[in-house]
Amino acid sequence: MESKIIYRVYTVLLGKMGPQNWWPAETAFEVVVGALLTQQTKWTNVEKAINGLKEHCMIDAFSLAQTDTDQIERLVRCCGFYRQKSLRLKEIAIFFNEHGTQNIFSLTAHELRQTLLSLKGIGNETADSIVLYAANKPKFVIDAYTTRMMRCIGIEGDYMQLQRMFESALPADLDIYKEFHALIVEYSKAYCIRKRCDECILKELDENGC
DNA sequence: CACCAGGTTGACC
DNA sequence: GGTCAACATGGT
Repeated sequence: MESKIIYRVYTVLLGKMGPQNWWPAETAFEVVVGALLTQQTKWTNVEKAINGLKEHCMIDAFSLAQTDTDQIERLVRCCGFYRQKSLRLKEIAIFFNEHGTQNIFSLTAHELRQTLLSLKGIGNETADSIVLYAANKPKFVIDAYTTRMMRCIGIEGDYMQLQRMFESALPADLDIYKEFHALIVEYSKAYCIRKRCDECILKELDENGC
């Protein structure tokens, strides 16, 4: 059963890296913005964009919803795909503004996920990141690092299959979901050179007697 | 200079 | 129902 291995990976990574305390943000909507901007982009670029948005007081749904897209473009340019992202960011802001950020975040995890998925620019990973880190509801986030690391230890599947495996393997605990996803990302960035996990995570597991 | 980054979408088999 | 180019800047 893969459950035992998955939980083992969590304890090993936590032991090695310590708590990561994700997601850095002052408000829930800032997590939404960050989740969209970080797609296929390094977080350092996202930080610059978010700082710029903050300086222009555009980090809340109400303000962002009424900002011209070409002004948003200038601020999110450093994140790449800036024409798409500025357009999508504004549409998302309009949606949050119309329906009320509080109302949206008080939906159940499943309802929120489905609602987010109906918006352009929000797919599985971005939706789950928002559910977990902005709405604080337990939904496990799968990303490219997770898929890669699991493949390296013989656990394969598409997004929804992997998510089910993780959610079955772990207690439905907010902090564990948050930490584990963060640990996989940070560990992969630090040790898995050029998309290769087989020489890192397997070694960690081996050294820990797994 | 080639390659990659905390993906998503729409077009085309 | 799966595959794949397009989207674009910034860092190694």
